[in-house]
Amino acid sequence: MNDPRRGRPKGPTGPVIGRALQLLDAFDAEHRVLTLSDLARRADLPLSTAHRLLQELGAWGAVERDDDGLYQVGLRLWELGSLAPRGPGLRETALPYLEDLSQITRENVQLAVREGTEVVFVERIAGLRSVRVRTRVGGRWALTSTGVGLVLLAHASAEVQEDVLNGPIEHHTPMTVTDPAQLRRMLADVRTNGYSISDRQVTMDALSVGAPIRGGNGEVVAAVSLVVRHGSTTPHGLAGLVRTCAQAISRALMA
Amino acid sequence: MNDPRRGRPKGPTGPVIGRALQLLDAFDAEHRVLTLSDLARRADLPLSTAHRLLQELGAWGAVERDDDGLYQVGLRLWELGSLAPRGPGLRETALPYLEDLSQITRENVQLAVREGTEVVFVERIAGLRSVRVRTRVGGRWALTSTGVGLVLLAHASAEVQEDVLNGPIEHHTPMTVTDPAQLRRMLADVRTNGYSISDRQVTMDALSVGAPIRGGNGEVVAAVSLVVRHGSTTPHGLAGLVRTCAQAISRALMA
DNA sequence: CGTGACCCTTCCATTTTCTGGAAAGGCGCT
DNA sequence: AGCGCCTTTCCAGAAAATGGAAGGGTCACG
Repeated sequence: MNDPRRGRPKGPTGPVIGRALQLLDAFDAEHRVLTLSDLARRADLPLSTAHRLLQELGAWGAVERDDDGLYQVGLRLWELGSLAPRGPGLRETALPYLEDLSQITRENVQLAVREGTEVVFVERIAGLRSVRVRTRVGGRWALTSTGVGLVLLAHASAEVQEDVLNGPIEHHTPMTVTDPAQLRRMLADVRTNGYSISDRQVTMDALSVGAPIRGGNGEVVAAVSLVVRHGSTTPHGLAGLVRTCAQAISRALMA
Repeated sequence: MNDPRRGRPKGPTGPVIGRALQLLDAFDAEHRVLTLSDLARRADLPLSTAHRLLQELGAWGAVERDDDGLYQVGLRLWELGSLAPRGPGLRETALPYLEDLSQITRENVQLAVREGTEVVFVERIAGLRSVRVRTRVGGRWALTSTGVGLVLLAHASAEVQEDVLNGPIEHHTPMTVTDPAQLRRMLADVRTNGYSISDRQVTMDALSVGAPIRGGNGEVVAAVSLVVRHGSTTPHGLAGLVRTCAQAISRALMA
C-alpha cells in the first residue's frame, strides 16, 4: 500500500547512465546469466526501462544474449576491462614473480589491490598441496580479514582507515579481530615490520602473510600474500620470501 | 566553415548511453591513459559533455583518475568483464588443457572466440623457444588470417561468411590468401578435416594449426591453435595434438 | 613578467531524449 | 481454454542531458 514506487512519474527519474550501470551491477559471480525480468528486479527498474537500456548496452557489446535469450556480460566489456592498468596491467608484470614464489613455496599466492574500503583479488595461484582458499580472481573481500587487506589498509589514507575501523567489521572465525584499537596496533606493526600476518582470520585452518608492492612514486599500489595451513611453518619465516617477491615486483613496476 | 558540427543545438543530440560508451571506446591497447581532452577528441564529443559523462562513469568505477588526473579504465569494469561467460569463463575451464598442450609441444598456444567478423584472443601461452607472435590477450584480428580465425569462420553462419568474404580482406605477407574462391575452398577443407592450417598468412616465419571447440549444443564456440616456426615440423603432424586438446576442452564444457 | 597555448571545471537556458504504464504477443503448464 | 510468466512495442508527458561561454590553473617561451 505504502510502496514508494507505486505510481512513478512519467518523465526521467534519475541519471540514465547510472541506471544502465545499475543493470550491469545485477551480474555477479553467482548470476552470470539473467533473464530480463531478473535484471529489472535486481536493479529495481521497470521492465520496459530495463529492456530499452539493455538494448542500447547490447548494441555496443556490453551485454549479449545467449541462445535462450538470457542476458550475459558481453565480450566487449571483457576486452575493455583487460585495458585497466591497475588490474591486468599490474597482473602481467607481477605474474612471473608470483610464479617463482609459488614454485619455491608450493603454497597459495595472491595478488590484490585496494578499491575503496575493500580488497580486489587480481591474481591467484593455487598451491597444489596447500590449503584450499575461498578467494576468486575478480572477487572482493574486507580489508581487515586478509594478509593483503591488512597491508593495503595499513598504507591507505587516514580517511580510508577511519572509514574501515569505524564501520562494521566482518567476522568469520572466533579468531577474527574486531576491536578497532587492536586493529590499529596491528596496522602499526605492519608499517614497521614491512609485512602483515593474518592468523586464522578467515578460516580456522589458514594463515596468510602479506607484503606491500610500491609504484613509481613510492605509494603502495598492491600487495602479495602467501596463504598456508595454520601451524605448518612459522609465519615470520615466510615474511622474508614474500617481502623479497613484493620488492622484485616493485622494481619491475618502476621500469 | 562547412563543419556539420558548427553550432550544435542546445538539447540532447543522441542516446546518452551510446555517447558514454563512445568515450570508453577511446581506450585501446595503445591508449590506456588519456586526458579529458583526448577522450573528448577521440569520442568526438564536446569537452563539457565528456567531462560530465566521465564523472558519472567515474562515480560507478568504470573509469578512474590516476595521480596526474589522467583517466584510465577502472577496476570495477575489469571485475565485471571477469564475469563474461564467453571470455574468462571459457578461459578457466580451458586453461589446464592449454597448459598441457604447451608443455608437450613447447610452442605457442592460443585460445580465441569469434565476435562478429573478427577473432578475439582469450588466452595465449608463449612457447619459450618458439616463434614470437604478435597477438595479445583481449586483442582482435581478422578471421581470414589466423588458424583460429579460419576454424571460427568455417563454422560460422553463412551470413557471417559472406560478410567476411565479400568485404576487404586483410593482407600481411606475400603468402596471404585474399581470393574469396580460394578461401572458400580452404574453409571447406577445414570442415572436412576438422582442423585448419594458416601457412605464413600473418608473418613469413610462422604457421598455425587450429581446431574447433564445441559447446553443449554442438555449436563451435571457440578455437585452439598452435603457432610454430615455418618449416620446423609438418603441420599435419601437429593437427592430431591440437584436435585432441580441442576435444578435451569440448568435453569439459559439456560438464 | 607578460603572452600564448594548453589543460580542467562550473554554470544555466534550451530542448529532445528518456520515461514507464498499459496493452499485446509468445510459451509452457494444468 | 485458462493461467502464470516472460518479453516486446507504443506513446504522451516530464525532467535530465546538452554544450557554449566564462573562469582558473599550469607550463613554456620570449
